[in-house]
Amino acid sequence: MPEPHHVLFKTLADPTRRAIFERLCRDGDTTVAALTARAGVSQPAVSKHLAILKRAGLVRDRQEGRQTHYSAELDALAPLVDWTNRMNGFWQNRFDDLEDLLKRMDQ
Amino acid sequence: MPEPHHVLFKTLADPTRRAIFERLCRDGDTTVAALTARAGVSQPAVSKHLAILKRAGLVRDRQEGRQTHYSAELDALAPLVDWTNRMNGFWQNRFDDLEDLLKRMDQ
DNA sequence: CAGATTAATAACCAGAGAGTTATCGATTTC
DNA sequence: GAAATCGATAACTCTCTGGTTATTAATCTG
Repeated sequence: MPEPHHVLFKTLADPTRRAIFERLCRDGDTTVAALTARAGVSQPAVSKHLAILKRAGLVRDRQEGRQTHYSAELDALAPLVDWTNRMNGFWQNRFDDLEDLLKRMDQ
Repeated sequence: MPEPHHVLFKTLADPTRRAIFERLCRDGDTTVAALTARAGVSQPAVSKHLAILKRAGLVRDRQEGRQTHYSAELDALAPLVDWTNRMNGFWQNRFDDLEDLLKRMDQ
């Protein structure tokens, strides 16, 4: 039931959370403190977003002394790409279908 | 401020709404009644979802007598594809960066 | 024209979730 | 060892949104 792309849509729908992920994609390995500095929200808020990103498989964390480094797990986006491709595939199939073509002509 | 991909993530994050969009991609032009039949929610709920999909540019509507036909606007997904590509691009760039390579080696 | 059907809107409700402050455990530093 | 720093968790609040039922406008049908 929980299709792989669903958790991605849910997780990336929040702008703050998506911004954190984008930053990790751009800059790579980054500490929570560094992320908080530019997130525009409190540190606990950032930690919560990171936990959600982690559960979605979008980020990895790595402990180093008292600080936690996070980095993007880019492969995790695959189901999203697959989904958009599938939508495009449906579209293509419908063009091959003569029945549908006729349905479209009389609109 | 409202980046083009943001509205897409927001709109497609809801499973019911995404299911409606998927159905329109698969089956093409469909009436509200037909969509409601399989949506698992009430007709007003479906209408609201369709309104949101429409504002996001993901669907078109067409009046025919007393029924409204909706169809998917597939090009609207482009900003989503662009975004994932951009994330992948960042990833590639970081591999070209020697500084980052070193940073990754000592983890 | 009366009754039925279609879909949008209004008004409302309940749950989710993103934010906050406060706190705590675990480190590092002095 | 005391003080400071880092980040996760707890507890709470407030808003946003997806759902509902009721209603209405518009169209079709008998």
